Amino acid sequence: MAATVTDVARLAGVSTATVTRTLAGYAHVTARTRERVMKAVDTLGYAPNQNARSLRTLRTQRLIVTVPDISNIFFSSIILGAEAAAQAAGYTILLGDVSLASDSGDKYGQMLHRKEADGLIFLGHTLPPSLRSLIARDPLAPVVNGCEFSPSLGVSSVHIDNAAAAAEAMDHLYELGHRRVGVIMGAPENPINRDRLAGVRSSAEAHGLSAALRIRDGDFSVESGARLAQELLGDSERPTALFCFSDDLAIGALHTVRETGLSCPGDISVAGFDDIRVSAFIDPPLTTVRQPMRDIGGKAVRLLLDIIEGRATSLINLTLPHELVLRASTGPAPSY
Amino acid sequence: MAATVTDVARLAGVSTATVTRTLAGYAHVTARTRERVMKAVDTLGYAPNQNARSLRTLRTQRLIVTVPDISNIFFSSIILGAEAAAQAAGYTILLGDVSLASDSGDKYGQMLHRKEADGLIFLGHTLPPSLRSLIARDPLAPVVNGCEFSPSLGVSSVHIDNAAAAAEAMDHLYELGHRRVGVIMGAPENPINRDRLAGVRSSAEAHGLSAALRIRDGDFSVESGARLAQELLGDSERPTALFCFSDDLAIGALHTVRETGLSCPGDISVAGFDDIRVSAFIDPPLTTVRQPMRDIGGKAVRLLLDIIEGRATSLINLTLPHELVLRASTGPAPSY
DNA sequence: TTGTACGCGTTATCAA
DNA sequence: TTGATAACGCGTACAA
Repeated sequence: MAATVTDVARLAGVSTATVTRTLAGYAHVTARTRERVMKAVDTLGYAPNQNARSLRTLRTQRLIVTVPDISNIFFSSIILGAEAAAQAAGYTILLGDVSLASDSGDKYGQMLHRKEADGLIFLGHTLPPSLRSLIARDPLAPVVNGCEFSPSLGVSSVHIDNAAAAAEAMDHLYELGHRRVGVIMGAPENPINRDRLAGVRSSAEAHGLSAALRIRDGDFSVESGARLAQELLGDSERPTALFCFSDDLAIGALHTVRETGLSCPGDISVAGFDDIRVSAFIDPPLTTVRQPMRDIGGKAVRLLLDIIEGRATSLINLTLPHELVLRASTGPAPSY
Repeated sequence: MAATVTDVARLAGVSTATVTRTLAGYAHVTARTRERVMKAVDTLGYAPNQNARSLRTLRTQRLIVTVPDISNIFFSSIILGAEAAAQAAGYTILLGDVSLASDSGDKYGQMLHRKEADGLIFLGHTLPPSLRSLIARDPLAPVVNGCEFSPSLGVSSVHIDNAAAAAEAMDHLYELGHRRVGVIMGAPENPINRDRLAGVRSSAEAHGLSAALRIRDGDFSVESGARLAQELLGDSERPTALFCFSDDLAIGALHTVRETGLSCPGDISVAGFDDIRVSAFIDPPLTTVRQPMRDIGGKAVRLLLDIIEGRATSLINLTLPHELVLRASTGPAPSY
């Protein structure tokens, strides 16, 4: 059905080698032959079979990106950045959502072994199991992590300084006079949460307020934020500020604050994490830690391509800048 | 480096054909040989080269999904549904964001020609150009559309009844006593907007209020919603209700309502479209038209696989149910 | 500058 | 039930 090099060669009256050379561009071909070949390509609508090419060249021009939840805008923004960088370099992204029950554990690690892609980026902390040995064997294996930083993993990575960012947010709340601060985390087994929690604790300690911390964990969803805020606000010694480890959590928490008949920031201050697009537009506009999501995705791809295309000489752990964005959802602690 | 069938065959002391048969599963193989083969596979860590397989079988087990903006939660939710259905059927998704400047026009259509994937789903209205002729030639070409319905396109599709849904939302506003209604659309060249606008107009006409419609268009973003609401609320004859063609638009509009010193739903009612996850949690909770995003993605994949795997006999245009979800952002029109 | 011919790793056909 | 072998489409030595 579809035309092959042989068809093109026959129609142009040349050999298949000449066709390939013409299409490759860099080799020497007479203007006359080139023209004949291009014409044949045109009339036949020829497009090289990528599978045959990959089989031969050991290159696919594809990158796998695995993600805990594609419908989470934090991750989909990172993917947008990755997609842009990949497209610019002539690569395509194979998407993998790891949270789905049907993911048979190690599908995407296997795909790398099967040469379906030239490299893999995993967002979050779930390194595909079958890649462990690969990484152990080859420090410059084409695997990059986004969002987290686990030195022990032995892969290049792109992330912000989560501990420092969390500490900054807490400092801000303490400076506003808050003493009892509630912290709403994502899943505790997630290293990113541990990093942020470390930042929270160090700030609390620096202010001598460790004992006044109230910590809850769940997942990063709006629903979780609403529920955990309920627990915290039901306490007899209610916090006057909530620091949430995602903006979704914060939006859920704000909902609970209103439901409880309290006002933000009058009674309760709320701070988030990520600075997703709606955060500036909700009521009240959300104080939050901005992460450069698109940049994380773009840099991760760049790092991976450096490895794949042989430019990398060592592991790189890239820390991108974050920024505490002050908006109306945080204010002075209420005086009693 | 990586083991091949030949290696496995040699180690197991059988032919390559037997290895393939063993791994395929359905063919007849002695328990004894099977065991030997599996052991060899294990010790060598053998995984079939997918490129060689695709070259031979003309199957890639990959599906391309193109999307106007992956960081838009409406689309990423659809993709989540698509990913789930694809994984369940043993397929992987190749993601393509079409909005990026670097997308050289027809990359993803070409990929289908190059046999990089078995089929393509395009969300939105941008059918990859090079696929037009394919579709014209073969009515059952492996191409499916999500979200839109353009009968003239000649492809199977999954979508809601956008006109009916929009009409329902307008009916709701009119029943609350609103007369001057502002409509905030996405991009007017987008057919989905035209469908919804048709629904809006038919409802207005049915209520004899066509002349009182105020219509603005932009894109589907929060920022656009805020800006267009400003225009509408600045009018001397201000609308008492706003119907936005996405929840993001509505969130932007709500922001402007507050900024203007008006209250929702006291002074202005606001309705959205999509029912994204945060819509129930913002202030006030948003009245909106719920779309079954995950289902749209899942069904689109199912439709595509029916074509690819030869079960489809004709084009199918699937209309999924929508639902008008009433929340606190809409209320009776203010009385003067 | 162009052509010939081989091999990439797999699956499928045919014969044993 | 198993084995030998051809073919998928391409890129690239090597020869001309």
